[in-house]
Formats: sequence, structure tokens, C-alpha cells
Amino acid sequence: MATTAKPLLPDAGLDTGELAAWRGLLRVHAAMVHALDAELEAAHGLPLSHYEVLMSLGEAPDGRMRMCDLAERVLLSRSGLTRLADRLERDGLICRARCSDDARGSFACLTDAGHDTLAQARQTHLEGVRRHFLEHLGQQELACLSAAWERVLPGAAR
Amino acid sequence: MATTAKPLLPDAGLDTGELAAWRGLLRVHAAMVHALDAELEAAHGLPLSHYEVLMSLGEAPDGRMRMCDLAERVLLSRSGLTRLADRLERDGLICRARCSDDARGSFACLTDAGHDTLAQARQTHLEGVRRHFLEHLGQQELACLSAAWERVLPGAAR
DNA sequence: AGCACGTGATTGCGTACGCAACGATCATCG
DNA sequence: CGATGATCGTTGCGTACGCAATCACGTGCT
Repeated sequence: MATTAKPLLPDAGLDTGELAAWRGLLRVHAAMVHALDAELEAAHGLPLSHYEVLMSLGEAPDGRMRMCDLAERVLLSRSGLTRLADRLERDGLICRARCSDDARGSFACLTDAGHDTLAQARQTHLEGVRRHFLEHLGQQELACLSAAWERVLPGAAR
Repeated sequence: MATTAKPLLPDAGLDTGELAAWRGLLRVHAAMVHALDAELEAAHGLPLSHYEVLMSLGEAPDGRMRMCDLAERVLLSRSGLTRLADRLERDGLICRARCSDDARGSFACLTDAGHDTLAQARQTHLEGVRRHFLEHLGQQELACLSAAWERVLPGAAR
């Protein structure tokens, strides 16, 4: 392995701008998730993870998704989603349905109560995302972020 | 701009650009943490959370920090850091030291083994951050991200 | 000095998560 | 067809984390 062939620091440390961009991502993520979760919990007794499932189902056709796809959508492992779905089902917010064209699979479906809860929590959540995040960014920064994610994700998500 | 000139939806839903910026943050964070953790674990048997503690101590004067400050630095609750420090101490990577000017507090200090492990893992980690993240961003995007974090954090972090 | 109050670190407890293993079901190919 | 390998959802198990309570200690006020 070629040692530092560049006039970089001996250990290729990050410069100030790189550090700010990288650590900022971690801090902003942590702050956002913490704030949004606390607000949802306070207003509706609904953890952010629960909300994200309801939200995903609400955007899906017929308010239902395969467990597999749902897990990927909410950034959880399949086992993690199984347990999360158990809790949501116990709370009456979703129900499971067998999949007709693939007997292995099952759907998670929004119940009426799930729809109602989602409709209420949605306001709180969107307002929080605006107030904590979008509010502080201009059109240009928004576009810049989207572009950055699009460049980073294909390489990182693999 | 290219955004829909439509007035806000009745529920103030996010437009495409806002959605991309916000959800991208979640996805990129998840992908980065997962990738960096897996690489560190594979190369050095060191979880990312452990590394972040060693890294923070390595950057601190005398390789030591108050538990309180360290917790904030690595984005953990105080109890979470207590347990994490327990594991690192068991592994011989850090040690605790009493604080002379405040008998309540204690320091976490890098041991020699901790220094060595940090020196090795640092290469893997920095290389990962570059390859998965910084590599894909230009000077302008880097600056844009830093600026965005600076605007978001003061409002969101509290 | 003495007492109330705030802060640093730890601990008990409950919860959420990932990995690996499993059974059930598809899909492919001889 | 029947065997082999992949995929879907679930479960056992271990681990990591946060909250609240606790103890030890500092800080400020009278």
C-alpha cells in the first residue's frame, strides 16, 4: 500500500471544511431525530419510528406495503420491522394481510385508526421538519442538499 | 424556480425538493453509519461508537476528557457513555481518572493501547469517510453543507 | 457555617434493535 | 415433475441505549 504519496497530512486527516460537512451531518441528524421524536411523542404519544411506518403506508397504494419493502423504506432490518409491526398491530394502527400472489409474504395495512392517527401526527411532524430544518435553508441550499444526496447515495448505499 | 407554483397543500405537505433534502439526510446518515461501522468492525474489530470515543479523546488535550463533555461530543446520554466507557475500559483502550478540581467528575483517558488502536482505526475510518462521502462532493457542495448545518444546528440542537 | 439547590457519574429497569437460524414458500433447471 | 437454491417473515438471543432515581459533590444564599 502506498504510504502518503501526497503532500497531505501524514494521516490524511480531514480539513476544516470536510470536518464541518461530515460532523455536521451527524449532529444535525441526531438533533432532528431527537426533536421530532420528542414532539410526536408529546403531542400524540407516537414514537417517530411508528410514525414513519404509518407515513409510508399512507403514501402507498391502498395503504399497504409488503413487509420487505416497508423495512427498506423505514431503514430497519426485517426483524426490526417485524417487532415494530407487532407493536403497531397491538395498538390497532395497522393490520397484517396475507399476500395472494406470494404465500410467503404478508402486507402491513393501515387500519382506520391508523389513518386517523397518521392524519393528526402528520401535521405535527411536517411542522417540525419545517421549523427545525427546512425553515433554515434557502432554495439554493435545498437544491444543493438534494444534489449531494443523489451523488452520495448510489455509492454509499451499496 | 422549477418548483410547483401551487400554493401550499391544505396539510402543508412537502414539495419534491424539500422531501429529497429531508429524506436524503436520513438515508445518507443510515448508509454512512452502517458502512463505516461495518468497515471498522471488519478491519479492527472496533465498533464505530468505540472509535468515536477514542477519536474524541485523541483530539483532546492530554488525551482525556470529562465524561460529561465526552457524552455530548459523541452524541450519547450520560448513562450511555458510562456503559460505553465500561466496555472500552474492559478492553484496555481507555482508563478513568479522578478529577482533581471537581471530585464529582472523572476523566476518560486514552491508554497506550487505545492510542495504538486509534492510530490504526483512524486510517480505515478516514478512508471510509472520504470514499463514501467526501469523494462525491465538490468544494461548493462541501461549503454548502457546512453552511446548511450551521444554520440548522443552533435552532435544532436546543 | 449551614442549608437548599444544581451538577457529574453511575445504576436499575425497560425497550428497541441487529444477526443468525429457522420454516415456509417461490423459482430454476435438469 | 423433483431437487436445489433463493427469498419472505418470524423468532431466539445478545447487546446498546435512554429515562428516572440515586449518591457524591459543588455552588450560592442568608
